[in-house]
Amino acid sequence: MTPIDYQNPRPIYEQISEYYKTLILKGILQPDEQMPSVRSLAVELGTNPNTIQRAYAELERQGFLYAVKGRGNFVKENDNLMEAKKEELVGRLCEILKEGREFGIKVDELLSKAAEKAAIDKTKGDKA
Amino acid sequence: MTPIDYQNPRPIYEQISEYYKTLILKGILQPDEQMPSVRSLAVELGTNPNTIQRAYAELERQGFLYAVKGRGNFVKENDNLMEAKKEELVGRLCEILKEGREFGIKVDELLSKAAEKAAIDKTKGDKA
Amino acid sequence: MTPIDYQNPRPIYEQISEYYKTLILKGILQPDEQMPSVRSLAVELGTNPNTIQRAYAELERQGFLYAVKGRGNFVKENDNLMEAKKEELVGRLCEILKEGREFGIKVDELLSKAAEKAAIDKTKGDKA
Amino acid sequence: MTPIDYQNPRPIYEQISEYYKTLILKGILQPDEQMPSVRSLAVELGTNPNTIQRAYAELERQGFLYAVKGRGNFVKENDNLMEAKKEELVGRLCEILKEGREFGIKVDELLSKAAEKAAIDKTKGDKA
DNA sequence: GTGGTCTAGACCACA
DNA sequence: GTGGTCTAGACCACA
Repeated sequence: MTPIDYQNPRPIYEQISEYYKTLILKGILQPDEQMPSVRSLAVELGTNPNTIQRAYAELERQGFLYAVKGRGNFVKENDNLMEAKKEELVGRLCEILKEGREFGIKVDELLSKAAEKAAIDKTKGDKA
Repeated sequence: MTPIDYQNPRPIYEQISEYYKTLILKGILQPDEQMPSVRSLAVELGTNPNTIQRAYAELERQGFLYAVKGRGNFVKENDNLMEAKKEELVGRLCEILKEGREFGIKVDELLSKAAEKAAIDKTKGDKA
Repeated sequence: MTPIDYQNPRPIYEQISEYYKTLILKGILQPDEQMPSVRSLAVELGTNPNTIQRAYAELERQGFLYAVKGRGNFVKENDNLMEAKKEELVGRLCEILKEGREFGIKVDELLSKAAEKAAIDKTKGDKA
Repeated sequence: MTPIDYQNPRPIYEQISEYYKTLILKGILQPDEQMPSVRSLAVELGTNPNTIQRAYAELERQGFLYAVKGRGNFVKENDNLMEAKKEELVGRLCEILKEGREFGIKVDELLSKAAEKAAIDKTKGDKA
């Protein structure tokens, strides 16, 4: 239930911001919905409030939240977040394709293998 | 000539190990060929010997090198490293596709966009 | 109808005082006209009375209101407020021009670009 | 000599980042020049290292610095920072012009008064 | 020595 | 109660 994995080398604040970013992108958290308060979330996740603060600041900087002093943090309405997500993913795919090309591996080969594997993974329900 | 980019946020030891990994996978460094000594490479790259040590340790851990006490480090024979590289890349591609699926983005859409972007990047010579 | 924008990072009390300042400067609220009572305005705007209190205190401090104990808050007579507003704006413009000069940016360049941009913004209706 | 004014309501970290941003934009700090270390600057300015950390993080986010773990923070080369500065200033000028328009003050009037006042200020050497 | 993360705890502005 | 800033101090990765 908690988004924090202490084994994970990624900073805690980043794990938290990543987690909420996903909830917002998936529409589980709706625009203008209030986020848990910094302090309450700190208690719930067993971290220091500063860490939550930093996670929220990150989300605000990235346009997912807005903060109102004395009232709390709220989910920002943002229609084109999904488009941005797609672009991000495509960019990351291309990075990998480029890396393959450096080893003389054809883009098509990687893509077709990936498509194949993705199809198999999907039917398996890929829980990982 | 030097594989180190100080502007790059990745640790220097990682940039170095990555660089030699590539040389080995591409066959530029042949099996059983001797690697430069830790000290000489440190001088050549202008780094701390500790950093080279760590890069070599990383390569050894990943099966690209073997160390002989008192003699030096050598390239490991490795027929199926390229196959392993392909699999690694395909695995990483699938991770991204899976992430997209969680946001309701179709695998095909991502793949076709990536193929398109990769083609464009290629003609640009993508130096990045 | 409400002057409060909860998405705006500026404090609510400031948004309110700013709003009434504008009404007074534009002459929509006349000298000696009575302001809404703290409590009624709090109800109308859905805020805490403390917040209205603070907004009125701010306006009083700036010479836009005067308070009469037991009777309420009233608009102050102010012939030269508009002149003061102009001077304030000119002063703020000069601050920016000066800042530009520190970076070696010519005053004329900034002014002409600003005039240009302002003209464009105006035709757009600049709702922001 | 110290960029920190404790009377100033702006956060300390922001005053510091603003100060160094100016030095970089003015070319006083050259590309790839090393910044003072977090700890040494903290001692020099009499603040907590965390506060310097935050100032540097801000500068990094805005593209003025890059950090290399274990080595330090360095000034980023960036040709178009000055263009960005100009745009920022023009944007701020327009904000003020727009505010004036809300009170029925003509853009031209403000601009000509500002130009005039700026010229006078300049001859005075405006130390403020 | 260098930067980066985190905690505990204080203090402030705002509602 | 809400968020924002700051300090003191610990611990980690990297060079």
